[in-house]
Amino acid sequence: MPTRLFPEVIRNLKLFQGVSPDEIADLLSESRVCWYKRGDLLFHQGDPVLHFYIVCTGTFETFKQTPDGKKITTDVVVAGKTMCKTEIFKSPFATHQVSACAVNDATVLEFPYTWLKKAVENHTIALNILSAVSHYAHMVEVEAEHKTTMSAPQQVACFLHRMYLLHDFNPKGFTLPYSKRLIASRLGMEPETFSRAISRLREYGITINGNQVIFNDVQKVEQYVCEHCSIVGECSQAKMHADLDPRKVHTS
Amino acid sequence: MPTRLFPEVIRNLKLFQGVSPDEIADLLSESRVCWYKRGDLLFHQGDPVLHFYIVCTGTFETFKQTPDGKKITTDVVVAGKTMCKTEIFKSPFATHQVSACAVNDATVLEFPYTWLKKAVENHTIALNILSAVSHYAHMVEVEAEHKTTMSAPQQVACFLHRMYLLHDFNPKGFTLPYSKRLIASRLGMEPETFSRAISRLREYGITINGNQVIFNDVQKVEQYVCEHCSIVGECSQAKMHADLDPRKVHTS
DNA sequence: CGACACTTTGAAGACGATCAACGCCGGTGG
DNA sequence: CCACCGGCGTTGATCGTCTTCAAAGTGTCG
Repeated sequence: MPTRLFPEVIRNLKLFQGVSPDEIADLLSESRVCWYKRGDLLFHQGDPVLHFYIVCTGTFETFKQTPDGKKITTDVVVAGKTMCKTEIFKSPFATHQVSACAVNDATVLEFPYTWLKKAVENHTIALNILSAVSHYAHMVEVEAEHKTTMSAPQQVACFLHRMYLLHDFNPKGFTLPYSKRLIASRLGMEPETFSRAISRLREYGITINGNQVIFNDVQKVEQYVCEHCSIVGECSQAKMHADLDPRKVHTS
Repeated sequence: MPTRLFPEVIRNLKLFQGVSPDEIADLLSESRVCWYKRGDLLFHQGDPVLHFYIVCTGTFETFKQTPDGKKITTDVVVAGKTMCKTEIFKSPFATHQVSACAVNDATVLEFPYTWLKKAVENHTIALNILSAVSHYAHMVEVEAEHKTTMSAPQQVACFLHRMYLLHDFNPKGFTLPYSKRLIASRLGMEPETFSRAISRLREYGITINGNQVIFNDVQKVEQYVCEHCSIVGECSQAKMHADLDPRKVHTS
């Protein structure tokens, strides 16, 4: 019975917000909890999509390999986040477009793809899933935008700032939760570029020594980041843009 | 009564697939149809998000302006597609992150944001919306990936190929449905880069003269494009990747 | 201890952005 | 009817940034 194992984790999952304990228990009845060790593959690129996953503890990396053998990290999934939310809706005919690999030892809640139809019958769950997927879509949109508008140092600063908000880190000093290589890959840049980027971040009040990150001046960082960033609900000053005059733009 | 105006368009909307005419009529009762002329703004960046939109005829461009006054096209929305699907779930507290401008004269089905809660109570609609949002998220994911892995000519070829599939164009010659400038902006590149890219596409069996596009050899184009592309359901040979061996990848 | 991956730095190269100039077309107004 | 204007599209030259290749130091794990 999964609820025994992670009662507090599961209760706090965004997906189950506003849902009564009885309903949660019912929704969990079809699920199972699985353990994975660092380096284990949750699924392969090319496998049929059979499950919907919620990461309870640990971290996963989803990646894709290009025909020429290169690896592209598409996402880093931390505890509380879901996987396959964009692929599961094509089941049972879809195949995984990415592979998922445990970065740390991890535990995962797994639901069969058939569970979804049932879950959607609960309107609160339906809205929660929709909210999660749309939030994810929006994040991907913004990051795609960043790739075309921001320099490497700016992207790194933006990523560190979001990491700081997401994990509620202490700005006066926190440890990177995973390797620089993974972050670089996640941001779509080479490790060398990432390395050079962080050495240029001192000008913006960010010091990085090994895995230790210090925001010397959080406000300065936020100013720098938010001028170019607008992930609502993740970027605290996004609302600053609300009163920009949109009429300045040249429409085509 | 909107159903009078576009019965065939509405019946064919993916959002309403599998839903009975009575239910559709009920869902449409809260909606209204609006007309827009070329250049009209549907909403402004910064406005509160109050509606969910389905484009019935015509085309819209969603774009964002950066603090330094540049314009970024985030999406081109053709008939049958929806708008605000990633923003509406934060209503009524969210503001539009983009502006929407009619590229052609257009008609739009508009739903108040409160409609969503009601619509989700219909499980088929809930799954259809989820499917639409997740499909959109996947497309954004893939395009973000392309930005880091493909050259400008490759991206253009991929875009033209998807356009050809989406609009069911004749490969032996079709007309670009909107300006090159808009396509370039949509792909996150400068008009100059786009122009240089299309002149290099002859090597891959694509000829472009003015607004006329010819795929001299569709198979060659698909080979070229699909080696780097995997938008399931839009790229016909995506399944080719299903039997790639994922174990070749170096996991971190 | 040795192998291996990670990280950093340097130097060279490729690619796209930028600036500038020009031809083209559609619309406006005289 | 024509002159003018503005936006579009193309081409050339230059510049900045990221990637690539190479090398060396560091740390970890077996």
